[in-house]
Amino acid sequence: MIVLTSGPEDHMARYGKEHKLATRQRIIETAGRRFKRSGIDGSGVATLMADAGLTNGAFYAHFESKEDLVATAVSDQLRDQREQLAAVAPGRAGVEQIVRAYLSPEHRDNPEEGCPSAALLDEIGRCGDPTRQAYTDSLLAIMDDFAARLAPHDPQSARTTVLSVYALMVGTVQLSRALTDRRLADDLLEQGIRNALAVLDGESASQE
Amino acid sequence: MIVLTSGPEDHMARYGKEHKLATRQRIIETAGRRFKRSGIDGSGVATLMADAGLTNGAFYAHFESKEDLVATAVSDQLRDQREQLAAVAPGRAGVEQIVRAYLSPEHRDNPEEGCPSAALLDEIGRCGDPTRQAYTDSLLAIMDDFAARLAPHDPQSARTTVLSVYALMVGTVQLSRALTDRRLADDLLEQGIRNALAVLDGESASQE
DNA sequence: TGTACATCAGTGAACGCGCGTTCACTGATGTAC
DNA sequence: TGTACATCAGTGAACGCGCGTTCACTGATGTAC
Repeated sequence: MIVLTSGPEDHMARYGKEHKLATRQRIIETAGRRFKRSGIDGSGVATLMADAGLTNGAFYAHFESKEDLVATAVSDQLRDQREQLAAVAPGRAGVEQIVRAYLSPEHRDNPEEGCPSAALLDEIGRCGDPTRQAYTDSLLAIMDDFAARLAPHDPQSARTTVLSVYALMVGTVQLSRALTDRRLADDLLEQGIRNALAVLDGESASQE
Repeated sequence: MIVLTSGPEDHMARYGKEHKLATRQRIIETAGRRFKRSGIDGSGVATLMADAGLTNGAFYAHFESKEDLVATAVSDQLRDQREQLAAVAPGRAGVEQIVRAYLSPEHRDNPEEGCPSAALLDEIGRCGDPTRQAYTDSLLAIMDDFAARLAPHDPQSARTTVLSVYALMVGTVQLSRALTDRRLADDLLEQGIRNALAVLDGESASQE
């Protein structure tokens, strides 16, 4: 048995559940980044494991299949995004800050560090039910947080609005990434900010 | 030499430029559908050729590389979409019809027949410059048509607005495809219609 | 008109390579006495 | 404390298969005489 009362980081043993879970988490995180950079179909198991400093053989000690990792990594990415959101100031100022950060050139130009939906949404739409279910669950957790931020008295009714603004932002970043005309891509992000805020302000006004 | 004065479809010869161009066009069209169904990375050359009733070996008599076909097929898909748009009635009624068709459950549930951006935009964003350039050129032709429809007196100024509404619609269809909750996915489409029309009506109002 | 030849769209096998997945094995760690 | 054994995370080679690409060849068509 592993003694759980002692500090878990005292010495990182190569053997034991703690170590294996840490390795698993490392694979999930590096895979999340790799998927966002190269796409899901564009990322092979050997590469994913090499990213985590391991060899392909160890993969199936951690995951049932590649699709299992995909679903797990996508959930993990969205959980991360949710935590980042929680750190932003409440109220309209916070909402605007979130929208501006999402629709920034920095986000567009660094898909690896960015939103998994912006990088992968059409591929996720082609995934099997378990992956799409994991995506849906994790995304709705974020959306409900955001709705509570926007409409504290009736977050349930704001859910669809918030989801539609998310879709707007995802499509805008994707299109801004695909265009070769930099000026136009920048203008598009700016217009996206105006559109997103207009929809959100319309919703919060209807709550008064 | 081929006699061009005679009807080109009198008898479809297996030999001659007409025949080869027809074959090329057939490959481009079936590939467009396959890409939208299975993704770009998810569609192999042998499959793409089999879809067109050919074997893999003939591929390189028609295209320089797979990426060459990708760029060509994406352009072809957008040209198709542009032609369909041209058939819609002018004025606000036409605009609303386009938005409602794009954000319909039918479009969401049939990616193979639908918009290439909704099916492939994040993958296109990961493609090389030539493909992204082809995408940008073909898309802007559509956007400029749409801007002329929306703001006949100053289409140039409406370009960014139109592009931002396109991005909004693309993201909304993608998200509606990814969600496993059908009710929510439908609500999202409805809300997308309201958002798109609000942005477009704002733009055309500013033109008065 | 009939025959010999040239053209070339398409075939099908092969290239080296990476895919997702499996598995016998290694060797560092923890446990038992 | 020292030694023998059990555990198991990770290795690395291999499985069959499909990838993108190349190329010698086939055979239907068109041309020349």
